Amino acid sequence: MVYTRHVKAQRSNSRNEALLEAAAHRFAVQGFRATSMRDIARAVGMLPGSIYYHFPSKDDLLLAIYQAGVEQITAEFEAAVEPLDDPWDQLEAGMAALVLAVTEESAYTRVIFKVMPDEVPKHRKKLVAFRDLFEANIRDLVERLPLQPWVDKHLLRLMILGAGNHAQLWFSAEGDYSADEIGRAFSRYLKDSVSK
Amino acid sequence: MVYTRHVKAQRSNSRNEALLEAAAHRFAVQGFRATSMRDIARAVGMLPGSIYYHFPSKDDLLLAIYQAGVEQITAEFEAAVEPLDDPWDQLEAGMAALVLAVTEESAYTRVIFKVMPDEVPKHRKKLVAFRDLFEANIRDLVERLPLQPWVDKHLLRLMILGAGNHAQLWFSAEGDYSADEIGRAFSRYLKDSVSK
Amino acid sequence: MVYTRHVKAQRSNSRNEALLEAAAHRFAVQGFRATSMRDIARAVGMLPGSIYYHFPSKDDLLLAIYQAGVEQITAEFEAAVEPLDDPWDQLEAGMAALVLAVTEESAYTRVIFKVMPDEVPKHRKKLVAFRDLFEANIRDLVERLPLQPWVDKHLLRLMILGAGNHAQLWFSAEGDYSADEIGRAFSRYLKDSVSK
Amino acid sequence: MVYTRHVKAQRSNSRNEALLEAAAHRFAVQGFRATSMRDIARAVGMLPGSIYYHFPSKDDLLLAIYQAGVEQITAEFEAAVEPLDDPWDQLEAGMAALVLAVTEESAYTRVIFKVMPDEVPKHRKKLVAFRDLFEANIRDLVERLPLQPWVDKHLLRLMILGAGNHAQLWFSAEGDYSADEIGRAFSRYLKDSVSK
DNA sequence: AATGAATGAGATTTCATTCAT
DNA sequence: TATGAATGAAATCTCATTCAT
Repeated sequence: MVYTRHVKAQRSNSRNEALLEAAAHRFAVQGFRATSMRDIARAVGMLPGSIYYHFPSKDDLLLAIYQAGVEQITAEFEAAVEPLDDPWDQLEAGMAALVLAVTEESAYTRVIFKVMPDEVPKHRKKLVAFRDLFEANIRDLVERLPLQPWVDKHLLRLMILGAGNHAQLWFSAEGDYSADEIGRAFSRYLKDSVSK
Repeated sequence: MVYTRHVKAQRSNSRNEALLEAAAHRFAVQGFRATSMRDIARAVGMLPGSIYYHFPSKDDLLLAIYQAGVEQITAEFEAAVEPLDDPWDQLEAGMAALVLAVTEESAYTRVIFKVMPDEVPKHRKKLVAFRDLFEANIRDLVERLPLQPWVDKHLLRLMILGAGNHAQLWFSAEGDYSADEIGRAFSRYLKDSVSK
Repeated sequence: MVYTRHVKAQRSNSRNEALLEAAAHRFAVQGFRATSMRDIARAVGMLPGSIYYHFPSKDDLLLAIYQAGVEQITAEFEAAVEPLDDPWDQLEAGMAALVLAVTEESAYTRVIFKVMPDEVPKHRKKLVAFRDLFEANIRDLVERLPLQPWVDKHLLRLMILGAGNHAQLWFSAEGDYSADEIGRAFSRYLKDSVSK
Repeated sequence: MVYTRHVKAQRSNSRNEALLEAAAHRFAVQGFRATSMRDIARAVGMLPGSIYYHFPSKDDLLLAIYQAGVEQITAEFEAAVEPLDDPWDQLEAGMAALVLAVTEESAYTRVIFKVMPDEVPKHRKKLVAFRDLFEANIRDLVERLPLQPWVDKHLLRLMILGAGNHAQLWFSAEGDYSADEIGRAFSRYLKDSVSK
């Protein structure tokens, strides 16, 4: 599936995906600034200058990746959450989807959690908007939970987000737990404390 | 208080601290790579080359900041936790200290959570060692908690760390909650679920 | 003739040769350290940064020049020596070729005698290997001479090499003698003393 | 023995010698440009700025070393040559002294053969003059030799000089021959060919 | 659609030198 | 005599980007 339908910058479609995939991978692993256009070009077997036929700038590459990432994560989130009825089941599934997103092989989603909008002043606002789009998924999730009156939904959402994002730093495919298990464990560590 | 006593690279003490402070501030705000030696020099009223009288390289500057940060955060942690007897009180105080550390004005501690060891290959191992030193504080905290048998202490520690670190991204001094309140809220969101 | 066929660093061929030629000239005249990339760039009408498209570093530029120089000098040596049968005629021709090499217009060979391997730690071993390759030419020459038993071939070779190399320091195109004459004179100053 | 009597630049005498000795050693080993004032300062246990109390510049340091070197080598030359009557014995002793000078522990003399006047434009003329002073020793030596009419004394002197200087590049204290033996061998390799 | 070549701005770093103390 | 601190110029190198082909 291609998640780049609305990116205006690109011109063709054949190599774009490979380019995005490669760039996303490097950005997710090395970070945005530490990745050079040369790195990306080498990864797809092009020369650096050739990238500019497909994307007008490095910043725009990132923007396209962000967009693709948000579309993907939202789709995954909905697929995991919507079939369920119980809000706590939804939380469990949602956190599992979140941990999966920050750790999964496909790099689009990981970039969103690795590269901060401040690193790309030119697109800062748009990147923040994309992040908000994604975070709305979690906001909705928390909104539906029946919580103790002393629980601040805003803080709870940020705690969930933080715990999930952080997994990108320590998750290992060979570790004791799968991304799914980690997400579900996290939700269980919260549930009884905050549920009404 | 000066937290740089053991850094070998520095030679004197007068401008070193100003240099560390300025560098830490830029690193915490902009990130390591996005901060140039010129930025740091300007912040302390020096020329770029003059920095090298005090620190042999940009990488070593970061190392000194990391060290100072770990010393500071450990001191703060101990000051907050040790006076208390009840493990759950300790958790509450510890999480408050953590959130304080990632958000406080002094930038030494924030740098530890903002700049990842991978960004500085030359010192990666040492930086990781410093981080481990700090994380041991939280490990000890969790170790002392009387937990339900189904709770994995390893995962719980990582959840706490993630939730706390993340605050650096959204905390605002003018927000509804103080760092202290945020840390205590987070600990309450966990306590009843996982305690025996 | 191009003497750079096997240098991996270079990518194309059009400006590379001009670059090598210019760099070799400066290195031969000013020495390696005293020659800046800016000097070289100016000599070929580029900006300093542009050189790095063709060669990854100043050290690698020198390496390529060394290689070209050794290939050239070996070719010249063989062309001068091989047609001859008598070992003493070969010595005469060889010494002439040596003096020519250290004084000739083309700078590739002069660089080998001007820039010592120690000046470029990164490539020291390779540079020494190239020098050895060249010196083998003279070793072979001496090996074939019928010498008095009290003559040490090793010392004789070093004496020849030293006398020849040194010409780079004082040779003048407008002087009384051509490079060829100098080489032949030197061989004559030795012959009767050491020949059997 | 101090060989710096006439250097005007210096102000005192106590640390000057240590400074010259250290600088000469680094210059002889690493070359002039590759040796930093910091290197020299470290070698004598000073800070870089302190050197300027004793010598007004790096260039002047070299000048003083050159002068000391020429005085020393001339003294050694005379001590070796003057007692002898036969010109060929003198040549043998002179070449031995030359090889000794370019290889001996004391670095003053080695610097003269390692650092070329062109490397220090500010003092080029003076450095050349010092070299000439030294080379006059060899000129005199050759002048007294009874030579075949076809031998060019100028060329012969340059050949001797080249063969001798070159030893600095390959001489090893643990090698098969002493400096003395090398010099004498070289003179023997020439004598019978050129003597009348 | 891509390449080869270059640009130009800026990065980190080095280093001879200065100067108040 | 020497130091601590800094300067300022220049060095090597990186890199996003451009552009003719």
